[in-house]
Amino acid sequence: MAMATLSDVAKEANVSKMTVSRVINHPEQVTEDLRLLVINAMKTLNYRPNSAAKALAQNRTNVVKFLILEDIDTTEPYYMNLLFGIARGLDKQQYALQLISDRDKLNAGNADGYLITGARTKDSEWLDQLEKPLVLYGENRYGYDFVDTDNKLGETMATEYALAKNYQSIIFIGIDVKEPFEYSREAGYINTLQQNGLLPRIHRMANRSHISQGFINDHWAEFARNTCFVCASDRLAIGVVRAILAKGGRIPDDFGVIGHDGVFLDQVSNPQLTTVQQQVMSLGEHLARMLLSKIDQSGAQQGEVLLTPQLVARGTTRP
Amino acid sequence: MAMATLSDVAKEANVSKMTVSRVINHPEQVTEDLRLLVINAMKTLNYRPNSAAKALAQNRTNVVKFLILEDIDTTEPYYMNLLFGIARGLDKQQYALQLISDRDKLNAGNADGYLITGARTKDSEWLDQLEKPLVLYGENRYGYDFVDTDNKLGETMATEYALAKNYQSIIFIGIDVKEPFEYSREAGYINTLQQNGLLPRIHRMANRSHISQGFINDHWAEFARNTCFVCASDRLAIGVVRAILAKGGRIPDDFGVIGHDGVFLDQVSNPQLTTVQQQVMSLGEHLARMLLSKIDQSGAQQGEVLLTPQLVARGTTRP
DNA sequence: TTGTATGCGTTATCAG
DNA sequence: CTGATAACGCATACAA
Repeated sequence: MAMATLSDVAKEANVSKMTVSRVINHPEQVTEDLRLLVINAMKTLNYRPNSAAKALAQNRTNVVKFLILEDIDTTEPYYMNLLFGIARGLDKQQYALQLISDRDKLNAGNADGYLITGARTKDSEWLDQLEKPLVLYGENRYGYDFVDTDNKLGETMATEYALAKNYQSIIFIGIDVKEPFEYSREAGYINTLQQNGLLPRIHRMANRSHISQGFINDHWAEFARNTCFVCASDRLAIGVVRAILAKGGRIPDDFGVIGHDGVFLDQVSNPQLTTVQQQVMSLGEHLARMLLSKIDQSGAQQGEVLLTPQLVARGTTRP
Repeated sequence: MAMATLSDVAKEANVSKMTVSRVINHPEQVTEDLRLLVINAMKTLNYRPNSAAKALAQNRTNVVKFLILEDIDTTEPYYMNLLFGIARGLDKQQYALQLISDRDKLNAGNADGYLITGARTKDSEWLDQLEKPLVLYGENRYGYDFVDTDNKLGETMATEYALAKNYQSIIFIGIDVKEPFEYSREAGYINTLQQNGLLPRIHRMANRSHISQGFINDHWAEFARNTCFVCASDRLAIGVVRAILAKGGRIPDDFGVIGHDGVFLDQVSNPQLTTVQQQVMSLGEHLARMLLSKIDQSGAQQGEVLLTPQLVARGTTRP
């Protein structure tokens, strides 16, 4: 019992293949009665379109490539959710995914477009060479279409929350990369402090928990009680928490810590981390949808989408 | 400048399309000189086979579906590595992936086969209904082809290691599921203890760090010094570590803790976890390859593959 | 060993 | 609005 094809449905409904095809792709060009007839036939035959044939006829592949430019070992756990979001977005149009971690392999095989994450400023050179539509995950200032969390807003929320909880001094622990997402996060922090007549204090370092742990440890004398650390990532935040606890600091009474990312890492830390949570799955869906519509519109510019994050209050800030 | 096709290459090399096709799929049926001629032509034209056309002609889709039956929120971070491994395995034959988290959507769209993870005993009912080849990630005793870590060996290694480090009492903290992977892990522990004339002590609970933390806390009085906890997962192990530290127990001098999984979670814990590390990426590659060869062999049984894990000694056991 | 004809399932084009 | 025909790029079956 091979799969039913367009022709089978056509026979069943006593129409031509084209009518069936139109019912699927251009229903408005078909009269209502024929349309219903065909739909019934499709149901009784349990018709499933053959995506390979469709792809061939339309000069498509029904595949998009997802390129991850970061080191796999350092990839955040939330990528899993991102992937699920992407998968869900692609699903509706029966697109499949190809995961690529090596930019050299990007040109092997065919695809209709690219989703790219971890792109840094320097990557724009070869991004411009790509012949198919692409959408980035993560802010950029080179005009590429992208989807991201509203990083500035997120850190604004975090800083305001720290102020509302009456921490006197708010210190930003950032990641030492010169990339838009970091600038945006810092900007959210800086603006909020300035609006409250406070002076920003920013420390930047590699995004690893033992680094931030060491930093807090080494500079412990500089941090008065009643300080809240607003961190650019959950990793950094976890290290900060550990250092404070090791020094005998009391969380959240004397010290607050707020992370950023809010997927997974915040759950395994102890005490549980107050964090700026991203809607990662939703980000993935937006990514996929943006790319698909860009493909549909033969590469037309799509602009940017910034999703609103959410502050999740847990054990590392005052109740 | 459209993509070069078989015909283009054929013209360039002054042969027929079929010769070109043969050079790709059955090179042994073609004379050496023609073969080289064709290969050159392919290079100069930068020929890339059109996978949609290939798929259509062979009644394939060049897509495999990856079904994750676990709750996404509880998925382990190592899935990311698994996915990369799968992707790498699929890449060589230009297969693409479709991620599915809802078993109902398994039948939407087409695929050449299925990779399934998180399958439990009860799932065998509907697994049998599937018409395409499938390979499971994770042991099972229903005859499905599978790839997994050698769970029994892994826990054997962990238990032997604990003994070698002179912990007197070895306690197993397991997951309360009636599934083969858990039985195998327990078996490795039990056998090793019995061979050393010791009595097994097993506690089973939900696979969450705060559960194991609570358990150790509540039963603290029962655990003498010089005990090593061999845990069925890193999550459980992390909870155990936290509880011990909170009770003032000294790790690794008086208490040892060994986890299982060894991807990511072990890195963020403090102190860093001694753990049974799986070669997750390699597991993924094996999964993909097994499925692809099963597809090639029109569904022939592939058997099972058990990969050897590795014990990584870190801070939660004696040096 | 190589080439020719045909079909895979779908959509675009053009005719009715 | 509907249908016949060709085309997408490749592989199978058969013929030379």
